[in-house]
Amino acid sequence: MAPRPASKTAEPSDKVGLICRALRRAIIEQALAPGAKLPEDSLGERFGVSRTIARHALGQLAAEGLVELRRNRIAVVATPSWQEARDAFDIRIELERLVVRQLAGKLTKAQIAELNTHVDAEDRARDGSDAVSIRLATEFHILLANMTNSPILVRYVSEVAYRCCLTLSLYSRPHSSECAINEHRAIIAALVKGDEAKVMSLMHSHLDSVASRALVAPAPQRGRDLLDILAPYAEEGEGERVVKMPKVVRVR
Amino acid sequence: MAPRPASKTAEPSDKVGLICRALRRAIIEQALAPGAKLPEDSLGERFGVSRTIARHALGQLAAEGLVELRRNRIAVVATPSWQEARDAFDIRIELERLVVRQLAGKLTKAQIAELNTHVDAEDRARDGSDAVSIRLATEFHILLANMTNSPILVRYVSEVAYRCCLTLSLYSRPHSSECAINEHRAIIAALVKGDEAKVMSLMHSHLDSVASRALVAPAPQRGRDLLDILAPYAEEGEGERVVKMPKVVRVR
DNA sequence: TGCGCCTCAATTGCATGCAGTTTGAGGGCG
DNA sequence: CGCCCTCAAACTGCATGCAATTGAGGCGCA
Repeated sequence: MAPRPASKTAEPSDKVGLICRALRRAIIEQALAPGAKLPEDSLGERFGVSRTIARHALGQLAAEGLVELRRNRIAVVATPSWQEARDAFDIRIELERLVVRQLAGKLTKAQIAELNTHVDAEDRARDGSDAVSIRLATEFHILLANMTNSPILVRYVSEVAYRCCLTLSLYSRPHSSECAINEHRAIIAALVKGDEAKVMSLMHSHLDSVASRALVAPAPQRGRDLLDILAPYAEEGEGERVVKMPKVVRVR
Repeated sequence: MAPRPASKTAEPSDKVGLICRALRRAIIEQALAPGAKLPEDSLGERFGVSRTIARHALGQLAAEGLVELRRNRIAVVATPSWQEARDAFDIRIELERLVVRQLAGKLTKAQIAELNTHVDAEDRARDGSDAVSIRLATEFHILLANMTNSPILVRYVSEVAYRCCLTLSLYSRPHSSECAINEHRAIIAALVKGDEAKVMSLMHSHLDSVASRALVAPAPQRGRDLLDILAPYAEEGEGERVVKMPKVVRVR
């Protein structure tokens, strides 16, 4: 059985699927930052399809939460709030505990090899760009989910992992992936050993540490509302609230 | 005003959203059985929109796993395998444990009243059709999820609950909902009391019992004409009155 | 009668066109 | 000098048209 994701339900056509995959990748590698605009025409032109198809792809990505669609407005890469990021990680923890619970002691030799190969790749990518490290780290988790042979679980884990990726690019500082890689190795070891409780707790703490490293504080960042950013400054001024800002300076 | 779910990302347009909601409802009330065909034209005519919109709606539902889309083939209501049903319930259990964990002891008076009102409605519907009971039971869980104020959790719980509904119509015998209603009341009580562990275990066993009741022989469903089935669902909103009754859609 | 090929209506895949809405840039006015 | 108003360009919402694919019934042939 080739480990074909081949989500039976997700991508109706190949062209739409192609665009979805490309955009997903661009988003999780932060080539497209949260808030980036995604006009249908430009997408269509870039991928050599009509607006109809680009539109459909955006619809799918919106259903996954990677893109925000508002009526009559240009689609943008989603900008999850800090709270949403926290929620996503909470959900992710539960889902991935389920993954490793199902997998503990049940991996084939081939699967173990595949996992090790992947972590090796993560290792090699450590000197490369952060974007690639983050993508590989995420793909490790998706690889695990795939091994459960549960399409539903695969879909949810993938989605929520992508969303978490998104939040990393918003709220995280430069990624130090060493520990993550070691934790991945530890998880593989525990899976092979078949220690269900151990691997679930490993996965829990792994994700928890990633989350807490990433979501330390609602960092003032590009994409946040200007008025929020200025709130602390406004308090100091003579009690008068900021009545009106002259033309909002568009951040990018 | 009304506490509308208003999923920010899911339904790009209102027309698409309308069709999605109508079809979702038709599916979980088993007016559309698994395997029922959903040709774009027929949907478009029934709802007074073009194929483009119907197509988009089908795409969304496919992303939710309620509909199966295969290239160049008529879309059909999803027919989850028994294993997929089991997986869906496993995921659902974890997600809903998360819901009640977040909610335990944190419900406002208004929310408690809302839950009680809903369960009362379930009670009253006990004599009505099974379809309505099942829908109400599902909506109880979605109502709970909504109270977490976590859009992501709401979306996942809703999706997976709908999927479970689907499987019930495939593998379950006539629903005896009394116990479910009592279990709902017990969950509310534990939530109010704030006993986190208790409510999590209650939710677990509640869903587990629903799931294990769903291990019966598959029920062969005879299909009616799609346009007739959808007639009552098309009324919501200002749908065009399309009087034309085109060819009969034969449902397998 | 039974089996396989062939044809055609039904249906999807996709592009394009038109109408309505939003954006944002420039000019006039206080 | 800054604010508001206006208007055009940009963009989305949606319908329609044409080509490609499917699969189901009909026909011929053994």
